[in-house]
Amino acid sequence: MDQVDRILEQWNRERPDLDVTPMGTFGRLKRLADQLLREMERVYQANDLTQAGFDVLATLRRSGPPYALTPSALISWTMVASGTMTNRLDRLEARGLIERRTNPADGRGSVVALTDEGLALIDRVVAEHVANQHRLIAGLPPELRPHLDEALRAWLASFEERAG
Amino acid sequence: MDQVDRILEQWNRERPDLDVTPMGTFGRLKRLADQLLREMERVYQANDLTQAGFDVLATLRRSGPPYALTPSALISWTMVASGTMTNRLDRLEARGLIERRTNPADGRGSVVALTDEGLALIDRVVAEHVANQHRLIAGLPPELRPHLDEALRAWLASFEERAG
DNA sequence: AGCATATATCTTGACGTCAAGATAAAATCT
DNA sequence: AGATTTTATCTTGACGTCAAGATATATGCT
Repeated sequence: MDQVDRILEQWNRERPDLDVTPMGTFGRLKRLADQLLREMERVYQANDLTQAGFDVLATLRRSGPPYALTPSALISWTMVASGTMTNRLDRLEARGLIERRTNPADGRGSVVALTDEGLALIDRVVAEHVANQHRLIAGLPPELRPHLDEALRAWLASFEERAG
Repeated sequence: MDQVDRILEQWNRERPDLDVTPMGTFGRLKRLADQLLREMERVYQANDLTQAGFDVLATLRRSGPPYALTPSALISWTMVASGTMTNRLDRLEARGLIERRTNPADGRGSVVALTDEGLALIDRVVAEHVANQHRLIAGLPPELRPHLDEALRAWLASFEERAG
């Protein structure tokens, strides 16, 4: 009997005409995602980063040398709106973690690249981040992990089909 | 091989020193939660509500007659900061969906209650919302649902212990 | 070539969120 | 009762996000 169970109990009492079974799954998924994000924020904050900034730096880092992508590519990987990416890049650029270069192949666009400082920072923070994830996943019994992964993968696939 | 697999592949190539296995679980969880929230937004928007407003109205509705709770109780159920709740209540009050009454039992606080209009709205929208959730969960094969629920419940419990 | 359409990025404006501080009213402790 | 601490809610200021529109440059079509 957790908090989500209590919510379902209330709905069953107040709206017995509704089958709220799926709400339990949605509620736990949201609460868990919120909790995990909050815990991961700690590592970002400890390194003067936000989730938003970390996402961008990490995307550039894992793309490999020369650690440079167009804003469009970053938008595609991170799934945010273009204005959101502009804002993220502005802040990271102001801090000297990335730089915007002209795109020789396309005069409309630019290329975003990690600076030496940005590369050093993300290489350090991502190691902390991964260690933190190991700590957090310890709360999930190992024998349940394959089941969780299978379900998440299947459910997520039902969306990625549409969005392409 | 989905988008998350591609991300893990990149990390394994770029940072083979890190065991990024947990990142797959975290990544899918976040992406799935995002997708589901986005889909649920549709129902809110179609009824001139936001997720934020819906949460408050739904919490009041399922608390049962007289559909009234203190801001503190709402904060506790919805797990947001006090300033966030003030903002949500301001907007809902301006739209006439809730009203703030003085709390006869505590001069410091108030009591937030659904108006007739608010009650009618949330009763209608929650039915649509639940129907929408049934539609969305169709993307998850039925035989995987108990496994997902079990894992989510166990993992979430590891957090609810701490927070109390 | 010249015009129409598509694309890449930025700008704007409205929200939502939080942390930290302010205010007022309990509750507790002499 | 009077002083101190706690609690309930609101205010403020800084971010982050998105949708829609603006701008500049490519691309495609005739």
